[in-house]
Amino acid sequence: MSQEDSIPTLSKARLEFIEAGGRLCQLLGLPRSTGQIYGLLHLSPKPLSLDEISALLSISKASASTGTRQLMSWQAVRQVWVQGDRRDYFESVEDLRQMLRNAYNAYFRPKLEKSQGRLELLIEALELDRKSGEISREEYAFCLKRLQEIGSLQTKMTKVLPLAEKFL
Amino acid sequence: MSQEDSIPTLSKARLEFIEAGGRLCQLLGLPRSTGQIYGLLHLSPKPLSLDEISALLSISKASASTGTRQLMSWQAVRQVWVQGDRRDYFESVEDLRQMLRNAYNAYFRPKLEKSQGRLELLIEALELDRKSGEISREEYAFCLKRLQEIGSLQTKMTKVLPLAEKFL
DNA sequence: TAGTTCGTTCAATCGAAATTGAACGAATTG
DNA sequence: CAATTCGTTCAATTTCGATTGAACGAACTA
Repeated sequence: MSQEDSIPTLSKARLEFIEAGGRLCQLLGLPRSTGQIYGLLHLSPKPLSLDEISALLSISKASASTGTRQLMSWQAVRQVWVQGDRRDYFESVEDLRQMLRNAYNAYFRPKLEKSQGRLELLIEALELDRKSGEISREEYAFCLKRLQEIGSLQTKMTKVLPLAEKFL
Repeated sequence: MSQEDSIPTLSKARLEFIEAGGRLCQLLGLPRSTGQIYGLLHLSPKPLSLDEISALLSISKASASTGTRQLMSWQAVRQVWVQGDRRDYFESVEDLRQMLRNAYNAYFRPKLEKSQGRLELLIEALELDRKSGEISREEYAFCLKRLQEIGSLQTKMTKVLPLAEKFL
């Protein structure tokens, strides 16, 4: 083999879009490579295999594997089977709005709900602190108010966000 | 001085709240210590100085300084001057909703707008790719459609989000 | 069945960002 | 003016998580 690793060609626009996907994911505290994969797939007219992804993005197949699995869990990407080829092929889902909805349901909503639970435990702990005399009556009232404010904000969020989705 | 560093006492509820703040910030890709500072201040009936913050959280004063400055930039925290004391004291702002609004205006909105600009440049790049023959007519149409979908989603977001804020 | 070709997993590596200690300038005090 | 007491900055370190190479099991193939 004369040519070691010929960097596969990718048009200017695609390259920029891939980079944008990477930046977006980083901004959200997610692996850059995951965003790059999504960027690549979203502007790809045909599904791509793990090997193609790792070659086109110059990332390891391990990263491609974990990245695609991540994206699948958000239903941002789906698997496509190609006749007579036992490789997995991936393509991005077309409906971004649905994807946002999924991300919310699978990711944010659980966090919000768990957070609600924690808040209640927190208030119980606060009552214990009060009874044990660790904090004064005034401190207790102060903290309780602040915690309840947070609670009310959270519950409103769980109501408003799903509604906002509808208007996208 | 016999006692080296007596760990200042902090009630159970406060400790948990501090931890929750730290976790939230980490979740958002922000420094944990910043969230801890906010958690501490938000359940503190009286303003705290940098030294108190660093002592109560067992973090360096440098971290306390940068953390509070960060929080000030989001207007999540404000400085309070105490008579006859030249130290800076900090307290959390009470209105969480306003804080969310500020975060959106100072943080997300600029990103969204910049993103819009980039998208237009991207579409121009795509046209260039088309003219240079790097991509076929079909590919061009496919990519253009996908990019336009993203654009329309973005513009809708910039309209819906500020509206959603009102209902919180 | 031995040999490929897949995708996944896992320990090791690497890089970026958080954290820190020390040095510094400014303001204050004696 | 010398000595403190602030807050900030910056280089060095630490920490955390993304990325990778290698090993592996499963599914196919000759």
